[in-house]
Amino acid sequence: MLDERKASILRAVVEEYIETAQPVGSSWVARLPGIGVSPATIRKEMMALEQEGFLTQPHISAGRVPTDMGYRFFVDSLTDTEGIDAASREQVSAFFSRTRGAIEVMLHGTSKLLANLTDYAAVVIGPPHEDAVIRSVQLVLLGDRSAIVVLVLSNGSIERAPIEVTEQVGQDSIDRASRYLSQRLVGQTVKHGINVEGSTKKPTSLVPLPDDELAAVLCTAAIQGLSVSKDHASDQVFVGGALHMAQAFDAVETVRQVLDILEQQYLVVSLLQDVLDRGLNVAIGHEHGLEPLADCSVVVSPYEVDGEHAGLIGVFGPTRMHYPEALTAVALVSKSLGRRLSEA
Amino acid sequence: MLDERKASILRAVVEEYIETAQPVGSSWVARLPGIGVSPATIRKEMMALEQEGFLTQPHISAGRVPTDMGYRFFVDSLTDTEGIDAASREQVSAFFSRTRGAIEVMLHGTSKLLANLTDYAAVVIGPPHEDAVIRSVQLVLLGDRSAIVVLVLSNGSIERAPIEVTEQVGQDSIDRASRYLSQRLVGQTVKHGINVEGSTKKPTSLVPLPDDELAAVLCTAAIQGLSVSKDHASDQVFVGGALHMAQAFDAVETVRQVLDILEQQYLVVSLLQDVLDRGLNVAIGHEHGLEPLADCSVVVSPYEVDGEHAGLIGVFGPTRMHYPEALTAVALVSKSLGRRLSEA
DNA sequence: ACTTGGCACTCGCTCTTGTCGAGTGCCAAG
DNA sequence: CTTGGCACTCGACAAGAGCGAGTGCCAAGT
Repeated sequence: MLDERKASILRAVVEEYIETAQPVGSSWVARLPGIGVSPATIRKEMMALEQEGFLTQPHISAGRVPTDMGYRFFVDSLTDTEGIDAASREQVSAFFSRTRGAIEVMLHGTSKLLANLTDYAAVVIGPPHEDAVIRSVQLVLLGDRSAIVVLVLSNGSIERAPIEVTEQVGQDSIDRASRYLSQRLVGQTVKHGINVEGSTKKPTSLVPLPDDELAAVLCTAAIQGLSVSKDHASDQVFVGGALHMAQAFDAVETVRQVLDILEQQYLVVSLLQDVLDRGLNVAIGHEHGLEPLADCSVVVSPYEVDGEHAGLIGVFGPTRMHYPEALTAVALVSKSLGRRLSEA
Repeated sequence: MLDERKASILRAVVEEYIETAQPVGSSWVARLPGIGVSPATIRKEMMALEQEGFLTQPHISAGRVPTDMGYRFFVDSLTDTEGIDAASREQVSAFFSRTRGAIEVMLHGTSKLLANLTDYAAVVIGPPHEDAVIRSVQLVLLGDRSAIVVLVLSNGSIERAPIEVTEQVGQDSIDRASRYLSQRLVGQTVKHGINVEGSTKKPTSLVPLPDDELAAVLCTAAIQGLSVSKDHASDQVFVGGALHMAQAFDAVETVRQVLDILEQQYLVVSLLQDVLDRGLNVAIGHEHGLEPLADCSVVVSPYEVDGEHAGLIGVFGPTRMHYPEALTAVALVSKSLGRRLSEA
């Protein structure tokens, strides 16, 4: 489709534009080593590239700027993993060997790490609780009429929901309910244990509800509360370095729009998932379909825990982002994160 | 200090500048009802106000702009709570009657609510875990060598820490350790139960460590892990509507700096606490001492749960923010939040 | 057939200039 | 003490000139 010379020129334009954010002219390309033809020839080729949709001119007497298609060609032609800067590699391994504590804290830290590495905004989406296995259920009395149910999941995260009832509740009812829920839920996945129960009306209650009426109320309230709290996938999304977007764009309005999107976490989740479903790691400009993000590209990668798909990480930057660095950083971090989570 | 006419003029300038962000000239003020003097007189007064430090001129032939001192006078002279817009009041009560779920989710929602009400960035700092009473301690086995310890606190929040040991650990050791920790910690405040233990070397171990050596290791690891995780107060900070800062300022650089600060949550906490310690609810421009936020004002208010100081909420806006609205919104939300948390 | 240097042309950027108007400080008169 | 008048300052805006980068085209060369 593109002969070698056109491809070189296109790559040169993309690289230079990414560096300088200035339209690239024919004479600049001609001066590059390894080109060896005159500006006039470059111009002819550039005209062709423009007609084919890879380049565009902001105005008649300016240099060329890559279109989304131009970036796409560039990204696709990357001879991948050209290694990552040793300092960064060091930073990543230092972070993952240092990080301790709750999984949420780690994921949050990961988003900041990735943001620092790339100088763009980074998103980390944690493993969905859906598929985790319930390891423990516990009801704890808080006040006269309120309690809290706490689920500990196999991936080390925690799900909880407050419970409020109209009658005064005693420790014995709590204990009974707690035992019942343990028997019924421990060992199941969240999806089976909670969500199914919430929607259909308790299909096969293997374990009968306790005959203590108050305990029974507590149990249903607990499951009810948990299934509601599951609807928000948002608590598993961590955005780091959103402020880098303010550096990447100089139009305040663009910054506003991008931050707006990043605050709507469900949008971010579906965007990343959508990109991945289409078999891409990079979505450029309009490719991802969100109009306010037309000047943004997204680099995304899944990560695996114990060999299974667990979650996503991604980077948001301007369309003229540093793709090679971003790609390698995302790849490195996703691998490291998966490894770290697997070993815990 | 300021006679009534000077005060009126100053107030007029502040109000107008807040509305339009344009320097205010003498003739504009003179046209206001209730002033009744000519522009020339206004000018004289303005000169005086400038010499006294309440106003300043961006350049010689422009109108006047309030200084931090000018805003300060304006804020102090507010005849407080001039009522809040009914729609907003409705929005607040709707939110607090609707909101359910974990306290963190509520606080996060509160920050978004406050951001929406004011159109500025809002911060909600949750009740510190330090003073909460431990209601339950539980160890849950996750893998062969890993477990997690979960604390349920009296305010409904949860503290957790992962535990890793070198030897394989069985359910019985976990149970023993769990029982031990329950006996020792339940009923104490986090501060006493965890932090003291962490620093000094277990002063009066009322309950002897279990003789099961592995269980003993688990216990110390658990307390150790918990005391580390306590160091980050940051998980109790919720920032909402940061994107409003991008609308409030038109210099990208300023936006960047402000977002930068807002991402450093410990800075935000100490800033708000500091303002409150000085007995203020509003810190204007340089008053709060953070140079990058020189163009920002902060409105802050504590909220009380069951009559006790529990946490802080605050609003970050430009120095020319709408103080009356922000003050009433913050007051309303802090009261509502306190009430909502008290009843749970 | 492809490449190349030359050339006229376009158009954005920057600097200068001039005009306009808002707002000031000062002053003398009321 | 207030007021209207007045000269002055200075930023904002528009128009115009010059510059330079970069283009498209073309005729000549290999």
